[in-house]
Amino acid sequence: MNIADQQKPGRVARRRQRNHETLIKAGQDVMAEKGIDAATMQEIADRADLGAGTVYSYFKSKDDLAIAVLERLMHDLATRIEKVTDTFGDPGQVYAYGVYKVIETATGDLRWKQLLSRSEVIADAMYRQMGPFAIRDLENATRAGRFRVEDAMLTFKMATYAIVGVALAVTTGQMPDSVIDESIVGILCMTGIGRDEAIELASRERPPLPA
Amino acid sequence: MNIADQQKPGRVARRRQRNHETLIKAGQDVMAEKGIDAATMQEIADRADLGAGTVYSYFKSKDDLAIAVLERLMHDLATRIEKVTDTFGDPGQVYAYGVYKVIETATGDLRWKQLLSRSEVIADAMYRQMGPFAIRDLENATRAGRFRVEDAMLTFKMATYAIVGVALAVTTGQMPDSVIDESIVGILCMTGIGRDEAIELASRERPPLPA
DNA sequence: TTTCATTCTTGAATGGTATTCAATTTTGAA
DNA sequence: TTCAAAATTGAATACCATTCAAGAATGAAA
Repeated sequence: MNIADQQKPGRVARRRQRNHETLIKAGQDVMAEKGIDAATMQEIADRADLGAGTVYSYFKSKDDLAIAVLERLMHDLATRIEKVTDTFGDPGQVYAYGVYKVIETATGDLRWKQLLSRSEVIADAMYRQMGPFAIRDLENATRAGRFRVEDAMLTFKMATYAIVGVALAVTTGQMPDSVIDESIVGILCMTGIGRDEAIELASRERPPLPA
Repeated sequence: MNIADQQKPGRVARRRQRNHETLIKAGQDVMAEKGIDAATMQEIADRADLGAGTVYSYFKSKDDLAIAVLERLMHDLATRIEKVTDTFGDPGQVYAYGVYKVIETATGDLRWKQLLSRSEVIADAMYRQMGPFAIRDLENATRAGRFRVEDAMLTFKMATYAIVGVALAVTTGQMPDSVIDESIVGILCMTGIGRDEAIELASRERPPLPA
């Protein structure tokens, strides 16, 4: 037992933390490469340099791991978006910017493409991870008289599914990239502002996300 | 070979037709009972009184059969809706009624509940089967100055996913039945009419569907 | 340091199911 | 009646997710 290992408050706990992390990373890599269904637990375990059975001491099932992977992805994106919108004044613009960046990422980032099938899994992860922010924004904007949202949870729930639907249509080539802008308008319309205001909101400046 | 069998223009063709039909019915039954994933090809084949291998001479894969089942379901509903809206004057009301009846069926009909997972499969089936009607309605309503839809295909694509999202949230108990009305308003808002008009449209009379 | 109960890891075995395929049956034309 | 083609069959195959008995690793106690 050498000195470096001695930092007692749980070497085990630290290793578990590391393995949990590594597994999510490995899961994301394999699933992004081959799709969630085609990814095998064996390959994910290999990629994480762990025994196949070990994965099950971290995640109850393959679905459970997939959910963790998607929630991580959503959480990271939500955090990056939040960093930018922090500085926005108009609460309506905060929501509009978020919706745009999510669609842009979903359609542009190669790592997302394969994950869009299992759309209810990704939509639910999006709802859980970004909901707290988005629902707050919808309520803020409504209080500010900018939006007219009756039920913010419902509005965002519909938005997540609509976003996934559009992203799937675009990434599968069913619809051209050019529908993205119009889809933002549609999703903004669900907030009860009229179409003209939605168009105006959608055309605001869209600064890039931080790394 | 008895006389009754002689009607030559393809007894085989007729049997194939019948088997195809029977398989879709059996598939629907088993999948509605246990869910698409838990339904086994063996049980579906048994239920249709056919060998397990035979199913593959009618459908390329289990997914293929699931798609056929869902498209049948959507086609039937679309037909029943069309029968009612035939008599409507206002093209906007035609769309509103259709959206309502689809959500009502998706959340109310026991046979649909289990099929809502695999949401991209059901949303796509909905898009393909009901799209021709819905897109026509959206375009009619836009021409009539009732809606302001830029891209009817996109608008309906988003509607299908939003509908599935709401139906899932309601059937899983995540949201109460009472969100249904507000969800119609949101989906109608995507057509570019304002919220007030959407509310008005959503509150129109909704006659029952024919059997 | 040594001991030992506890916790973690492992990968081979299990179980379940979609799909294939060689053999058999049915078909309908000759 | 005969036979090639088409359809049907269900047992065999292949592929994984998941389990689990056996074997480390750990760290507290002696």
